[in-house]
Amino acid sequence: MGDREKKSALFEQFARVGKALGSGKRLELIDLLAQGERTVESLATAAGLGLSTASAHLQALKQAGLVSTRREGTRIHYQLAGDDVARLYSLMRTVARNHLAEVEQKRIAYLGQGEFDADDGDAPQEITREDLLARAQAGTVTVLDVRPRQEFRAAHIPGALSIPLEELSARLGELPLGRDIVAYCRGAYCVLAYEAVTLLRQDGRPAARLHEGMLEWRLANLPVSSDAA
Amino acid sequence: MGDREKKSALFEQFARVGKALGSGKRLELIDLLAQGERTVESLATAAGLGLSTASAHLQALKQAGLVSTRREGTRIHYQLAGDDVARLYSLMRTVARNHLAEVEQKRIAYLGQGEFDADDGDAPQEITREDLLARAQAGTVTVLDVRPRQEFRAAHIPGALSIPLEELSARLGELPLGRDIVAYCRGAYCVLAYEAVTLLRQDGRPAARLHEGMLEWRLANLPVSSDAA
DNA sequence: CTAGTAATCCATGGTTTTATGGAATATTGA
DNA sequence: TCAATATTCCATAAAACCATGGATTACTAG
Repeated sequence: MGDREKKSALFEQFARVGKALGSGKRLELIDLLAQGERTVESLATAAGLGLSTASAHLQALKQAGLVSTRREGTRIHYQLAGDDVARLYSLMRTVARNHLAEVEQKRIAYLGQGEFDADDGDAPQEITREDLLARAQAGTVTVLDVRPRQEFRAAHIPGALSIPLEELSARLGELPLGRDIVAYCRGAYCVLAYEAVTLLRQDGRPAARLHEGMLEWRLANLPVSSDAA
Repeated sequence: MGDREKKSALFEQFARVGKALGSGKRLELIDLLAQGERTVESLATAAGLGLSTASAHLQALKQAGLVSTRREGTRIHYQLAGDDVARLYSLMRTVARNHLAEVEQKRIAYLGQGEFDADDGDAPQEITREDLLARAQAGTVTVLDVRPRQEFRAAHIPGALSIPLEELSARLGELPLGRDIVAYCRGAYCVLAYEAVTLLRQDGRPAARLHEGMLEWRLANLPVSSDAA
């Protein structure tokens, strides 16, 4: 085998990672896995995929080394193979956003105007990680995690209150009055916190979103708690 | 269009970047472009591709926003769309290496034992960026760039001497005696510096490789010079 | 050891990539 | 305007990928 073929063989290996990242469905799975491990069925449901389809995609990710598995009785839990994978995923989204106009367009279609919302004279819609950390440590803000309970359990901002978005309107009473509320969810392209803030403001609460979400919080090495299983 | 479809549409956009990275040939092109802009023909030759094939791959990269073009007379120069792309490419290789055993295997097949070389009691084969920077600034080492001239011109380590590998054996005399020589080339998986060190040592010169290469040097924000065109 | 659950395997048909070579296009220099 | 050069476009055929549903495997609880 000549040098040229050896080089190609090496680069073909790198490409396995790219191929694995080259499917929207698989990226949705990675997005979920970035919040913590999950079973195949749970992933299939959450991503809106058939079971066989989800299984096949997960195995493609495994072949590419991006996820690993853990068996527990009859269930198999998938998880990201490492923090480097989460970082790669995050950077890939950043690159896409930097260079593809369609990303911004689809983002707005999905999330609404978002960061540059019509501020209507209201308080800002979004606060930075640094601000939130400072205000959380000072105890001057209620941090609200609106992700599904399972994801909260796996990792959350210390001191955060867990109210999954589905339950929020019924549980508004649990939120202390007279304090700003900062809601967060999975990451930069997660819709949950957007909807939570809308709902809270409709109820007259002073609410804002954390910039991005748990994924980026974790990658910034900020403190994280988890409930032991 | 429901929320589910909107989300899929967004993630499908992210996937465009992944798809573009999902081909060994395209990664070889990115690897070359990470050294500086090049024309289609030059890329095709360097990557061992047919002209039409190279052009098609480059356009795929352009569609994914990873490269941009600049026309100069009858030629078109391709270049990476930004430093974030180089960073993504570099991280992707790291992730692949971290999680795919085959990468290490093919790397060794292509480059030789490499970092963990049999040291035969000789001086170490490889030095870090920090060490090189310090020794270069102190002037106690000859820094040797063995990439093609064009790439040297686009960006090189300040003070480095340019001797493309092809010319090295004929130009050994230009290297000052009595000083350590540190050779470098494109990046972590570039073969040129490996071969240069072998050649230099056969000639009895005290030579080592820079850890990784220009790509990683640049991404570490270390100083870079370029020859004005 | 049998029934039931979770996940994977497998065959299928439909879509998308890929390499290639020749035709078409754009630009420059004569 | 014409010829030469660099690149892209296009048609084609081979290969790879994808979703799907039914069969199969792996494990657990009884």
